[in-house]
Amino acid sequence: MAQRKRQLVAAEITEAALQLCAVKGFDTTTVDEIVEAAGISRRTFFRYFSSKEDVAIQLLASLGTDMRDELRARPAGEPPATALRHAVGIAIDHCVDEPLKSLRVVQLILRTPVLHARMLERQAQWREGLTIELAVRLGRDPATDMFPEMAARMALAAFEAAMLHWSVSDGAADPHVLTDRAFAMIGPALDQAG
Amino acid sequence: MAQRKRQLVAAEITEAALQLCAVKGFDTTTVDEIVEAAGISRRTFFRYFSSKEDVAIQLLASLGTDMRDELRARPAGEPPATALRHAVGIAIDHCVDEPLKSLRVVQLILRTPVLHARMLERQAQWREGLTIELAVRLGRDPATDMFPEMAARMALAAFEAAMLHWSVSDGAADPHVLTDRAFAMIGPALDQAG
DNA sequence: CCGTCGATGGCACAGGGTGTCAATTGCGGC
DNA sequence: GCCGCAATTGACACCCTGTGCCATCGACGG
Repeated sequence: MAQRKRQLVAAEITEAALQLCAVKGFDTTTVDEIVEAAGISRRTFFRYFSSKEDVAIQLLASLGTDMRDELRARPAGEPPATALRHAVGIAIDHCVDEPLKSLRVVQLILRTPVLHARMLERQAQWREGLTIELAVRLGRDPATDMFPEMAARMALAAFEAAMLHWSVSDGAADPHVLTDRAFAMIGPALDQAG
Repeated sequence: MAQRKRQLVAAEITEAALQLCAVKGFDTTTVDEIVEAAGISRRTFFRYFSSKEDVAIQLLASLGTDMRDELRARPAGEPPATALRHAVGIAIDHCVDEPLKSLRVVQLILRTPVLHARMLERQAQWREGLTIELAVRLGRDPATDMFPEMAARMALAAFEAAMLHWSVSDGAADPHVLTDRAFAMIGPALDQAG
């Protein structure tokens, strides 16, 4: 019950923030403007989000664990390229399910350097998760064997490339098609034994 | 003459900042502490560096253009994997030439999230440069053909992986050997026609 | 000796983020 | 209905980053 209210307030803050950022841009939008639009106090804002950037970044919060969980759920015998394609597909599905919301956030992040930086930092955490999961699947030691890490890096590179092209196409391109095209380029490296 | 003095002052600020960050960590080191150690005023600090993070990031400033220039200088007929390996090698050379300074900076950046994020953002700019250069070499259009972009992403992924492992090895591992190992993983994807 | 120009320092201010404390709200027990 | 308890909120003070503005100082040429 308290949890529900908390999510509701967070959603209101997020909506107000995205609305303002879409009009004024992220950097010129102040926290004071956001809290006024959301009808809360400045102090409360920072109880819901650890920083102004956090409002945008939080929207991608579950993607990392979702991708990792999907990778873990894939059949054990599946080749890395296929398993990683499905894992990344989970994140892509979010864009397909809610294209308007997703596109708005992705474009805001990609055209705001500080948000882009934070997203890349978060992606590095996703990579760690995928690396470990992949190492377990393949029975390799990620400390001495670079293949799980490099495979995770390549998969996320494909993901990011697909997101970028989807963003510049203004949502016109099919995210899954873009992802397939990107994965076609890294496939030969993922299927090798390493 | 004014240029020389400027570089000298910048070097002093950098040295003071790195010294303090090594002891106290980046986040808990304030600009006031740095300027006091460097013997300058707070205002002057921000005339030399646009932000506190800039002191650390600026040390990687030339890597992007250096890699791009090296890629441009490689023979036209050279396969992408070889050309990119040499381009990244330019950056690696800096680590080999001055291992103590480089390792200190790399470790500081990698263990400070906000600096890591800024470096990744800067890496994205390097990628754009490499992508364009690669597209020219291969006679492909990067807007419709993802291969140049994906190749640049993979090369930088290998670079980052090598830097990471070099950092955790505390400089014990040979950066070029690590880079070779990482490039061995992406080679099959770079040598294909796309 | 004087005027100019660039570098510097000091100051005030906006904005992000945090600690602290009082007021409010909501809820269960009596 | 009333009381006490806990959680949430709001308000204030504060630190830190970053910027605009202006006074100052020093070098250099006229």
